[in-house]
Amino acid sequence: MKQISSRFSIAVHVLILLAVSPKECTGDFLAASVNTNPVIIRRIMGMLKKAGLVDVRAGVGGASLRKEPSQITLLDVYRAVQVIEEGQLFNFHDNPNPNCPVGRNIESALRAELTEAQSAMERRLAQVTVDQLISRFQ
Amino acid sequence: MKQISSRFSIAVHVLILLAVSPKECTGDFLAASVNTNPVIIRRIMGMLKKAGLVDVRAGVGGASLRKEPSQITLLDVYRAVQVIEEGQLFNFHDNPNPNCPVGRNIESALRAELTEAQSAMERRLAQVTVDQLISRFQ
DNA sequence: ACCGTTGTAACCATTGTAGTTACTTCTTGA
DNA sequence: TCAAGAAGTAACTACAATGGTTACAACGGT
Repeated sequence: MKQISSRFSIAVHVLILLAVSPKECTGDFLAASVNTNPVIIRRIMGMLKKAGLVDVRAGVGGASLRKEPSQITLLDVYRAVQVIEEGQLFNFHDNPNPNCPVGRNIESALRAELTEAQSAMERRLAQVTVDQLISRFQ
Repeated sequence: MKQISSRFSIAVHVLILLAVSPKECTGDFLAASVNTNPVIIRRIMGMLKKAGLVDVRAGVGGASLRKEPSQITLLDVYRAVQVIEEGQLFNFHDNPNPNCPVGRNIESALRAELTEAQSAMERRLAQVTVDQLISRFQ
């Protein structure tokens, strides 16, 4: 059973570090905190940057939050690191036999339900902000 | 972005076929309906059998539901095909640096939230039965 | 005993992920 | 201005899950 990429938990970790750290953080510092390779961090930072969550400065180095910790939800992070394409958490077996009446109709009925289930999860992620996570252990 | 295995949607498809089909179905028939290899079906049938959802008879062949379609939820199927270990949808990056105060504390706070999000999805799956899916397109 | 079916083992190709090395590009400060 | 440090990125490896396939053993009615 394949899990959702750890990019997600690493990204949350990094954002919390940026929020609580008094000075700007370099990729190497973040990598040391998370205990992984700096390139992994840079790849994730690139995703967070593209999503508008952080500012990263090349050359001198250092990253900082671009939004208030109270304005960043777990869903924002989840989407930013492309854990899963929108609405595509569940994989369908395509090409059902067109002569099978169940196969012809199951897809839309099941897809609707699974989309609902996925949305339920994402709504929950949208309720939690980085800010709330920080106050949870401070 | 890795998706949840199509075993899940195939299993639902098979259960609906068993529920609506007047006679017992062989693995080859099911495979033809789903349009995949018979071995794939047998593997999934083995999981559904182990979970007590279907009866499968070796030799003469043929499978049948072991519970009423109204008593089988999508969550039962989801668990049966081991899409994901219980409570393990999200993958954590382990071994955070023990000298990092964020790393030391993030895991429990984040893990609690992600477990909640996962539970929200599973509760939604638990609300839908095979029976309901069938009535959706009949 | 035969034949169709299930139950598996073994294998392959593909894909996503995590990690690593190496190199380029950029920015600032000496 | 140029050296140093840091981000950006390409290329590669290793590993695991998945979907599919072939082959064969075990089973059970007719």
